[in-house]
Amino acid sequence: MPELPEVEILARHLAPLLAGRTIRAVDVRRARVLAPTSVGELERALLGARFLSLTRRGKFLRFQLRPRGGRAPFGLLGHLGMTGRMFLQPASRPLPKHAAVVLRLDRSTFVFEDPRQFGRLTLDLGALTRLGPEPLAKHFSPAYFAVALQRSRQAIKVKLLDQALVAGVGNIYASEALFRAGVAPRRPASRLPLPQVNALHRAVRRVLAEAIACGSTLPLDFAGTGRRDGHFYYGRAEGTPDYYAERLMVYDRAGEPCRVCATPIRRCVQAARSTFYCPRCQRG
DNA sequence: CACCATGTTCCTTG
DNA sequence: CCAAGGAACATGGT
Repeated sequence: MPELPEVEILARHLAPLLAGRTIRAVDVRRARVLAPTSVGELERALLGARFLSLTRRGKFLRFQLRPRGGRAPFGLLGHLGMTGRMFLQPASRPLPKHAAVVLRLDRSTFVFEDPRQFGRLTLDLGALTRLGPEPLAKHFSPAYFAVALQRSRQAIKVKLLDQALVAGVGNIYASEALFRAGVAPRRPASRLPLPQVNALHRAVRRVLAEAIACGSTLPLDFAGTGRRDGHFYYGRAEGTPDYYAERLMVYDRAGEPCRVCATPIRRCVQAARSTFYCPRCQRG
């Protein structure tokens, strides 16, 4: 379940569980999620290798492993696509229906499941080179943002989804950030006045940081036993309130009253994706 | 049956 | 060169 905050929470959760663990068996059930790596290549690289670290970059998960025999560490790149999940489960538990890659460790099993198979788990790290700056890092400065937006006449909402501009913003947080900044989603990027650019820069960081903070405090079911899903995207741990949905100001709220001015939230389609906005609060 | 879906890439058209 | 639109990937939910 993937936008930057969800991937960040997952990385923080998995990193200490995986560090130092050795891969005893590799079971690829959906070879397409490895592309362009082949099943044989993955098996050769991972068998007997040990997890060193796990970090996030944009919506990607970067695993560092040390191969069997102590040669130089190598990278493994994960992406959750739309429906991917990664978790550890007891070695004895049956695998989920859509398990795509299964790594047997000692006494537990790492599972990458993905019904739609839009996700990836691959030795090809090439996708990372096409990413723009991390939105929560210094490199993502108001000046950088302003210059980048000036060069594009694309609608600002569409531009926010461009991973080469800034890495990790997806369809939900793009709408949320625009609302926080009071910016109309269809305004061309180059037509944003500087104060709006700065407001949007702040809003992107704030929306993402708040989502990470929220995810850090929720009782998440990473083991994947929950009914809807184990993360905090739409789902929640069993028996807990749905804090997450209430945090969203506009996403998936078409027709419902704006939480600020009570005007009905609208939905429009841009680049074949839904955009949600308040026509009164977002006139910039 | 219809339509929608957190992502990315490729292709066509203007 | 740019932007917009659509399709593709494959599956599930409502």
